[in-house]
Amino acid sequence: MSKSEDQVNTKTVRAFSPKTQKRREKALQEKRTRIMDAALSLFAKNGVNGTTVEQVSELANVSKSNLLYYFKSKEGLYLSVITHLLDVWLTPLQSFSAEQDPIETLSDYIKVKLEMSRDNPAESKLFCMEVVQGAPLLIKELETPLKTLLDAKSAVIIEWIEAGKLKPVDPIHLIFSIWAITQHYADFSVQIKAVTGKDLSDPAFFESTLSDIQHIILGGLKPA
Amino acid sequence: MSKSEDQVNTKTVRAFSPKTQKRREKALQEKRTRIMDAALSLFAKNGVNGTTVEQVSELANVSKSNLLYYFKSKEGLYLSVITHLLDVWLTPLQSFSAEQDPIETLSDYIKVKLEMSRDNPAESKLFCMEVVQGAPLLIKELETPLKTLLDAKSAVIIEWIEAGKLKPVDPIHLIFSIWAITQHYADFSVQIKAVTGKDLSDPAFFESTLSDIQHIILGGLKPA
DNA sequence: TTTAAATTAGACCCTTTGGTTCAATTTGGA
DNA sequence: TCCAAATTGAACCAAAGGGTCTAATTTAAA
Repeated sequence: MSKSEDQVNTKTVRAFSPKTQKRREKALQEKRTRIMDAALSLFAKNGVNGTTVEQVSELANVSKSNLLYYFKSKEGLYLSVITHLLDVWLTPLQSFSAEQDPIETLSDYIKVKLEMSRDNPAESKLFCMEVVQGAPLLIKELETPLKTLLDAKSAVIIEWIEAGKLKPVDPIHLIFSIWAITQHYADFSVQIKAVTGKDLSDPAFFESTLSDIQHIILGGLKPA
Repeated sequence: MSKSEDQVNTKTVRAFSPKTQKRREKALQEKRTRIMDAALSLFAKNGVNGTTVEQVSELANVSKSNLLYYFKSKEGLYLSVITHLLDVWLTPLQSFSAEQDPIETLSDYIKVKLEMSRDNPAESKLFCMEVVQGAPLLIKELETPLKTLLDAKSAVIIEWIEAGKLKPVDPIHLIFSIWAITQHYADFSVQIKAVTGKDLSDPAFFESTLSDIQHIILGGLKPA
């Protein structure tokens, strides 16, 4: 809508000792986080349009008034949630790095991503819904920061291939495949549970799923 | 809500010659389809809650009144759409059958699924959103018909493995992986387009994507 | 032409919901 | 104790949207 600062009510606390001010802001930040967490889980479950501000406030244990005191509007709240989400979401790929053994690196990456699906299913689902619906709020982030990151990581994979450490694959499709499969276990957990009776919170199921995925994706990539 | 027939207004045409009646019903059915198509694309793009009955009626080129004459309620419309959707969606797996070469069969299946992602992206997206949100309307269908189907197909894969035609994998995870990746190209098309600049409607991109996916998934499954 | 079904426009109603306003109360540090 | 910030509850407003109803019009088969 208007300027992006408008989405959040950043109350500046004045006339306090630095120590106190710090403590205060921390408390405020915690409450903001609490609200955003509540919003995240409801948005993921019912969609943004299917969630009322009141529901969020109840789940966060604050009054509706108070919520609107922290966030200017529902849209502002959603934007805060989704922006923060993307940060968290892309972090693991960052650490996906240079000159280790490719199979091992990719194995680890799959593991980290699957752990994220297990530990942050709501994040995964909300991200999924946003992108499925055209990512109106994230499109800019996808076109530049994400693309840049992907290009960098692609280059690493290409190096591996050229060094004969990995069979030839298009790096982009490889990364998409890893994302698709690992996120699938969060996003489609209902379907998976309906069919297998289990989900990633079951440790044994997590382990077998992880090793199967690693096997499927990496099995054909080991150099001859 | 109440009985399931209530979701749809099935006008029974009386006192017409059989021929005429047939023609009529066909026309009605076509219109119903037109409305459902419109609903599908809007629901997929904006979510059910983000779509108004009026928008659907406009896209389908009928009046709101007329739409409500065909479908008792928005929920009834959605239920019709989603039910029909599941039928279409699972069809390819049916034909996934017995004693051909596993690699070839799986290759074909991947191709069919990727074609569906290319040709019916809205179906894929709506299915995705419904499942992500807990599949309240589909859960029964997932727990029984889908599970039954999956069990049957798993058995086929197990046979392949036991016959030494395929390396050992958990069939369920294999199938999930295929679904995850192929559907990803429809559901996350915005992200893919943001990164690669292309989508499946580009023939060259389709072909290279297909062969990469086949390579990634099946590369490690060929028996030694 | 007759008749029933199909279709439309539009008024209308009711509920939901995002957001505002405000007065009152609580909280915690100075 | 004093004060500003934090928090709440409640009334309230306006817009949106699902759904009903009705009167009028069109369509097409008999």
